Amino acid sequence: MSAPVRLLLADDEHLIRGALAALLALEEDLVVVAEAATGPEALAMARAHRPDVAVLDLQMPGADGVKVATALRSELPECRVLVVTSHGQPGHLKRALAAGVRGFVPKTVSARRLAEIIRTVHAGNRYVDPELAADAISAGDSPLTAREAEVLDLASDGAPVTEIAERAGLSPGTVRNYLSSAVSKLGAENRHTAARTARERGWV
Amino acid sequence: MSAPVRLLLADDEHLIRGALAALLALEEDLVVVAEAATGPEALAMARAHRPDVAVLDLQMPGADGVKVATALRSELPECRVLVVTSHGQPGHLKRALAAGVRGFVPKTVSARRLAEIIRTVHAGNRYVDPELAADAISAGDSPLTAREAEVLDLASDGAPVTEIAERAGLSPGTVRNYLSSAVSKLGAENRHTAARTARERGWV
DNA sequence: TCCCGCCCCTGACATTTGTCATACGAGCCG
DNA sequence: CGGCTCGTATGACAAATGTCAGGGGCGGGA
Repeated sequence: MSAPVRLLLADDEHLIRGALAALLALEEDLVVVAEAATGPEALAMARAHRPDVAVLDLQMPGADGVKVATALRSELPECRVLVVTSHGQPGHLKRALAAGVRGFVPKTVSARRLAEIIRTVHAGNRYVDPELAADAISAGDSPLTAREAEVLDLASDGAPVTEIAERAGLSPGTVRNYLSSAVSKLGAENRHTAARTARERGWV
Repeated sequence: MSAPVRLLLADDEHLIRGALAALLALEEDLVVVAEAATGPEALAMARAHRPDVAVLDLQMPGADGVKVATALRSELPECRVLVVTSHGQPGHLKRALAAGVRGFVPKTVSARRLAEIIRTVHAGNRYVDPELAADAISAGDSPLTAREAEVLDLASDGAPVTEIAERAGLSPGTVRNYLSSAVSKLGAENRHTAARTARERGWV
C-alpha cells in the first residue's frame, strides 16, 4: 500500500470539524495532519504541514474557501483543494472552479462518499456534485456587463442611489441607468429582487 | 449506572449527522436511536422512537428546528429539545426559547462539550450558549407593533407597497405609514435595511 | 475603415417612496 | 368617564427611483 493521503481540514464549526476528522480517520488511507477554524489559519496550517488535499468549508471567518484556494494554488500548487459547502449556491461553484478547486461537494454527502471523493481528487481528477453542477449550468452565464454587476452589487445592501454613485465613482443618473438595465435583463421587479437573484445565480 | 440517554439527531447535512452520531456514540451514556434529514422526518422519527433528547439543527428543509420543537412540545412533552445552529442569530434564540427548547448551542462547540450539554438538558436543566445569550439580550425587545412587524416582514423581499397592501389586506397609505414608523423606530435608512436589521434581531 | 457594444453622461418624465398632518373607532387603564 | 395607544385610513407634498431618449468616446471585429 502507498503512503496515506495527508489531509488539512478547515471548518469554523468545531463540532463538524472534529466529527469529520474522527470519521475520516476511520479510513485507513487517509490521515488528517492539520485542522483550522478560519481562512488565514487554514493557510498557515497548509504552509506548515503541506497536505496532499485541503478540505475547505466555503464559509469561514477571515477568508472564505475560495480565497484560501486561490492563495493555495500559487503557494502550494501540488496541494489539491476540495471545497465543502453547507447550502451550495451555484455562483460559488463557478468562482471555486476558476480558483483552481478540484472538487466541490455539498455537506449532504455521506462520510464514506466524501472519502472516495478525496481519493478521486488526490488522484488528480476533478469531482463536482452533479446536482450543484446542474444548478450552475442552468443558471448559465451572466448577461450583465461588468459595470451593471458592480452597481447591482453595491445596491444589494439597500443603499440609496446617491451613495452607490459615490462609492462607484459614477454619476447618479448613470447608476440609475445601469440599475434599470440590470433589472430588465434579470426580469426582476426592482433592484432589490434583481440583486438577490443575481447573487443566487453567482453573477455578482 | 442508569439507562443511557436516547437521542434523536436531525440535520439535513448527512456528513454532519453521521459524524455527529459517530462521535456521540463514543460517549457511553448516550445512544442515538434515530436520525432525520428534514423537519417532518424528525417529527415522524420522534413519534416512532420517543427519544429522551432531540438534537435539532435550526436549518432544515420542510420545517425548521423551532417548528419541530413546537410540535414536539405538544406531542411528546417529556422529550427535551436541544437546538444546534450553524451561525446563530439571536432572533432564533428567542423564538426557540418561546417554543420550549431547553438548549441552544452553536456548532462551534466541541463534541465533548455537546455531550455534556445533552446530559444537562436531559437532567431537566436549560443551557444557552453564553455568547448567543448575550447577543439576544443586547438586541432587546422589539419596539415594533404587531402590524409594523407584519408589514416589514412582507416588505423584506423587495415587494412594492401596493403588493404588500394587498397581501396584508390594508390600504397602501396605511402600509406606508407602518413602514415609515418601523423604519424610524429601527433607525434605518429605508425599509430594506430596516427589514434586514429586524430580521437579524429576530423581530419579525 | 466602419459599425457595434460598452461605458459614461445629461435631461425629462412618470411612478414609487417617505413623511407629515389629521381623523375616527376600539380597547385599556386609572 | 377621560385620556392613552393602536389600528386604520386619507390627502398632500417632497424625495427617491424607474424609464426613456438622447449623445459623446473608445476598442474590437467585420
